[in-house]
Amino acid sequence: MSFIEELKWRGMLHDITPGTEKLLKEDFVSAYVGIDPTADSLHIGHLVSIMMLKHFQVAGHKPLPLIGGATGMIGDPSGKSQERTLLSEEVLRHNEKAIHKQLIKFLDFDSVKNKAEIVNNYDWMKDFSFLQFLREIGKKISINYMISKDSVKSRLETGLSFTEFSYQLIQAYDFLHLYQNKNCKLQMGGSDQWGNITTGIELIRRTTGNEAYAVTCPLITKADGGKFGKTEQGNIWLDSRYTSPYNFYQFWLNCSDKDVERYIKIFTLMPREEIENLIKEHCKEPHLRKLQKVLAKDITIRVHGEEEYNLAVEASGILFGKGTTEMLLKLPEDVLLSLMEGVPKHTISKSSIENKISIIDFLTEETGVLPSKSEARRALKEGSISINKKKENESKYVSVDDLINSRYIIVQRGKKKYFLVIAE
RNA sequence: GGGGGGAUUCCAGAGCGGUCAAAUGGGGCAGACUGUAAAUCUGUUGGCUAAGCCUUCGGAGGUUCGAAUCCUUCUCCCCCCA
Repeated sequence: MSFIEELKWRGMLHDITPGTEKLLKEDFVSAYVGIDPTADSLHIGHLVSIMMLKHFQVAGHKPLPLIGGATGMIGDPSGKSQERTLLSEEVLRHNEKAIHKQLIKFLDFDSVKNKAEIVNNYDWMKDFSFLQFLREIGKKISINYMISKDSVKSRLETGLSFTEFSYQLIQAYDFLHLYQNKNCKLQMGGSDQWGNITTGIELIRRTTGNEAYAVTCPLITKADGGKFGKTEQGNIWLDSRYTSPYNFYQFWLNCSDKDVERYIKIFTLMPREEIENLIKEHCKEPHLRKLQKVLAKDITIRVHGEEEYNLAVEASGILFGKGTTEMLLKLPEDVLLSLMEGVPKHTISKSSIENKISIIDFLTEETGVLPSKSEARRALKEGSISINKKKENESKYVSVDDLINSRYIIVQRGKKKYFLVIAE
């Protein structure tokens, strides 16, 4: 199966320039995807374009992940309704390093024939003077052309700084630079990058007279219309400091049936036949949630490793399975703590519960698990509060007898929301 | 510049002197069902020392026993005419 066919059946092809398929068939090609270092970790949204590069490499071509050390200093207006604040150079350099480390996990950097190579546009932009840039590059692209791009057009009403306006030209130059220095003829990215990519193609055409190509993938959506990759707590990051492996695993496990079929095609490398069989099985026995489990396993192992995956599964079993108070009481402290990783923690002084206190005070004043006493009363009336896995009502008093390992109390609001209260 | 309409609790949007912590819908949260899914149904959705009290209906004043509702003024938004 060709690279393009692969993308097609996986639902990863949104737009493609004419002739791309022919080029890939006849030549050994390099392609790049740009990632701006706006944070010191990638999130799962980035994973889509990384998977494009991965498939590209599997198809025998050479992937060039580009870290936007320069473009990150400018800010891409694509898909943004507002001007953004600039990151300091120090932060950017730090972010670049972190992202570099993460990228290494996903692509093959050792292959003799087509090893991946990370490039950073800061390397070629940092010594390119403003005047030189205007004379060499700016002269080739007209304002009219740049303004006609959606990313710019949509911002003309609300305002757009010259800085962000310039972004597409810098990205276009990246493409030209890679074309000339790395023989890179293809740029890939999310569909929101189409405008920027075609500006690059135009620049290459005007500079060299040659053709360059683009492939974009659709924006990943959720069936319920929400933003992909976001939870109440924010983005799902690849870095375990920001999203614990447990939460990462849970995110995939919680995908709805509608979404999971699309996601497993995008985020795993599993072959078509295997995925189609899985989907069939899933339809037969949806309650087993096989697809979600396979997807969560595959991607958690690739991002965090097998050991972290096993811990996440184990934790899920205890928290969502038929876990009882007795089970919790038996857990060693370190297991309990790793289980509670990524769960909001609240501290309380041990002395405050030496005498019994009402559960309402415990939930609000003492720990801040719930924001007001009204809400606490309501929750208790609804039967949504559990202490150490046991449902409680308003008549409950909390005391040192409730402490697990004489230090912890596990509070649940509803089925899924956990809080760990630590008595000190 | 002239004329008109509007600002209500997370959002949309009723209310137009007491029965208003404010209809209804959406969203949120929870319960039931289930599969940690979806759909559906139910409850709930300002705070507190809770059959009571306090703070809320763009801001500031005023009328009144009593104001989200009436008056004055300010701020902001929308529409129409020039």
